[in-house]
Amino acid sequence: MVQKLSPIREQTRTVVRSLLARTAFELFSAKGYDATTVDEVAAAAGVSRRTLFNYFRTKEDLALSGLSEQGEMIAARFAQRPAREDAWTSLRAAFHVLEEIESSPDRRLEVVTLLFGNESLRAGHAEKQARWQDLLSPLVEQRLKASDHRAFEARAITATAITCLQVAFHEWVQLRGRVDVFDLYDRALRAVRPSA
Amino acid sequence: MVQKLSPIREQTRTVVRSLLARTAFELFSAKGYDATTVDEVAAAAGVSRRTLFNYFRTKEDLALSGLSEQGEMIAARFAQRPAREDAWTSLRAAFHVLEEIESSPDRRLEVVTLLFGNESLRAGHAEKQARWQDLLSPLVEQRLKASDHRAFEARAITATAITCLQVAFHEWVQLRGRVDVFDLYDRALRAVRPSA
DNA sequence: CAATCAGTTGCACGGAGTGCAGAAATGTGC
DNA sequence: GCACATTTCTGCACTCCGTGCAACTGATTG
Repeated sequence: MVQKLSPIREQTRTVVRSLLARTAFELFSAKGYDATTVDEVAAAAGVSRRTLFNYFRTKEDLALSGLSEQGEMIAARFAQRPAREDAWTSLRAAFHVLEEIESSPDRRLEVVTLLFGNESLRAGHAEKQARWQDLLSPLVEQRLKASDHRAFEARAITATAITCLQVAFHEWVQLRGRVDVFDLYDRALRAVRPSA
Repeated sequence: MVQKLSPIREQTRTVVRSLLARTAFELFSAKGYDATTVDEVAAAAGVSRRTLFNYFRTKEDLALSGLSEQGEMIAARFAQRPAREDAWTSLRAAFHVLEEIESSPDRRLEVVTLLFGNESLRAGHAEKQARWQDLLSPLVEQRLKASDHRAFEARAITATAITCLQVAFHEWVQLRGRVDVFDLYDRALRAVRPSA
């Protein structure tokens, strides 16, 4: 039963949600993810522990909720691309929304470093990005030539693109953001698909 | 301080370990992962809860420890391949050890279904397989032509191969094992690298 | 003002995981 | 066979995550 919320309720809800996510990030970033308890986050945000769990299913979600939204934004951007554009090209273009989300590059590096750096978060991080497949591969499927118009092939392509993006970000963190992450992405893809 | 164990100790240790993993799998498979408590596994194996945690770091490890070993076996097999063989070919051949591990195909399907089917396990599952990258990519790196002999490219290739394997297994579970998983793997790779 | 309704809170609970200290088992020298 | 050292097992108490429930708060509406 998903209740239709009044606009005002809905609005405050997203405000509180992002407040919580931001306070959480500050603490995680400062003290480390594992050393930060949910109670601390709740207290810092001036809300009860129980309420926090009303906004986020788990502590992990507190750190990773952003990834789900990013997935949706990427899918939305993909949908806007010209219908006859090559799937790989559209994917690359769609990934570019990531550059527009986090205000400064420094901030972006900080976020990604947290996600990659922490043992407990890595798994969830990888999985959330893997869920991008579910959003993107139906869209990719429509771009395939009729000759290989199959859901399975679309998923393989989508998964590979996402993986190359992950590899690129991984290296980007390693290099402390000193190179353009999309240059890395292109290098990764060229290594995998020399023809392209 | 990693203590050098006497051979006899070491041996009983691995025996107990695999006993625990097997009892755990039976219970997970029968009752579901989430509905099974660590205490139940310990009791069923005739060992105290505390001792179980001496053998496995987490409940998740109880279900996923096999994946780490598989990674090592794949790496070992890769190392045996002829030094001049193409990296993609060696990877495919190395993945084939997976066919040799689980006795029967039915059993294999059962295992993989558990890993893919459970929400709580999917993340860890994906991550453990992603760790295969760390084992394999140094080996892949040596196979690259000097012209693109770079660790980064090796990682991209390794990650892509593993991802295609995951996609193949995912579809394989969907189809309840009715097709050969390596046929799926080949289809996935062809979709990604039409040239090959 | 009273009734309602959503969101917040505290409380009690179960399960995962850990540190510690004592019991039990195992191995060694005599 | 016996005393001793060492490793392993175990129980206990504790923290933290996550959830169900019921009471509370504060707006909205009639």
